[in-house]
Amino acid sequence: MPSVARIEDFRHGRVPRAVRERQLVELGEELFAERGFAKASMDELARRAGVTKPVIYELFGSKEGLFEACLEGLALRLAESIADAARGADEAVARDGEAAAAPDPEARLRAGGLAFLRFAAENRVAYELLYEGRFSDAAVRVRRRQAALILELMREIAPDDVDPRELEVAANAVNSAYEGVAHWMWDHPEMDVEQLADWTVELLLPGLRRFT
Amino acid sequence: MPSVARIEDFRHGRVPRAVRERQLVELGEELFAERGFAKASMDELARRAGVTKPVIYELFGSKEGLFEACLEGLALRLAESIADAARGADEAVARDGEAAAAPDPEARLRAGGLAFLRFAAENRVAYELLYEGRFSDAAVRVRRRQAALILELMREIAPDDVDPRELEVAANAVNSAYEGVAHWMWDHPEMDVEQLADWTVELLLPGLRRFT
DNA sequence: AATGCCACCTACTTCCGGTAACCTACCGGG
DNA sequence: CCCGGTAGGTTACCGGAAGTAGGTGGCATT
Repeated sequence: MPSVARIEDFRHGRVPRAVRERQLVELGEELFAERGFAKASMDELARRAGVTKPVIYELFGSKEGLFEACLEGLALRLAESIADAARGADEAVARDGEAAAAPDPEARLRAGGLAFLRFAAENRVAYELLYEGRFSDAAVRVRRRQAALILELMREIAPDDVDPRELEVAANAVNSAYEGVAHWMWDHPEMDVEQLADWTVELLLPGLRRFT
Repeated sequence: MPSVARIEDFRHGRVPRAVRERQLVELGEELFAERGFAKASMDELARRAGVTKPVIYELFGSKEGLFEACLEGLALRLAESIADAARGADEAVARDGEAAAAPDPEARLRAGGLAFLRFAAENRVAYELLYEGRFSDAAVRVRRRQAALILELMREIAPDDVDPRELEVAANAVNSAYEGVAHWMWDHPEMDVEQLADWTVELLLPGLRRFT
């Protein structure tokens, strides 16, 4: 048995909870991406999974529960993608000098912003789910987490005499600005992602230097 | 008969299309604001209007059709509110000097941004409807129109050698940044709207001065 | 008085989220 | 080797909401 069990490993239709759960989340992401939250039907998901509805409800409680589970996976991949990029920026800086930890906030924002836009470009349908349920608690959590990442970055460099709430507002504004650019990007697929990331960061950085 | 006919003017339950339409849009806005799009029921709206469902479907075609009609009204009020503020900023400038038209883009952005946040604060439930249906064409149209307003502002002052698409991106980023601040504001009702508008504009202006 | 139209209603179909109750292959203990 | 508990699953249903087919009735025009 491989370290990650798959559906095909269980021939008799009877499958461990954890495995069934992951299968349903995967199929759920596909279905939600195809049809959107409202038009995706639990009956169809059940049919695709070769299972009946009560199984899904046993595992996720409700349609929204399943949706949140799907978003959770998306959020993890996004956060990881951005964190990787930011870490990469630090290492690039570290290679120049000798110090292992020489975090350059501007380089991080550049790299993180680009990673975000890349992710949005490559995972458009999945990412749009976030906006479909702006009211879904899961979607709100994901967006808050994203803003918190930026806030963290800014806290490291901000002088103590800055109103912490002003930092929070700025972090939210930056996060939303990138989201807006992502939406514009979807309407203009011919545009270069690097170019967009550059324009965005050049727009935001001057105002952010106040905090350094 | 007054220039704007009202329901009460028609005692026999039979009311002209246009009047019924306006009544349903008004009641629809209330209902959607109370319950959200998904949980608002057409039967209940019909009950509140003292009418049966087929009447609504005759006039709006579908639940989404009604929703779009409601958003349209909201969008008009919002755009008007911002336009008023921007015009006010121009006039304040004009009072100083003698010239009738002395549009100061920075003052306009300040005034427009504040007006937007005020509107969002005072019409929270109604405004949130915009985000509930990101899939709805009407919502997309409203947000595009908003960004177009800002773009217009920026075009007036930008030098010719700026890539027009960069302007578009910037306008979208600014618009979205304000939206993000509005959301943050709803989570922090104790905050001063003027303070928030100030922080936001100070964050954005330095990056925007590139375009002057 | 007959005609036609406009606003409106009754009564229905369809679909979907959610649930109660039951089933059965398997596994470990006596 | 039997036997009961459990994990994984099914059947068959409910309530509610979107959307519709077809009919009714009054008012204006002729």
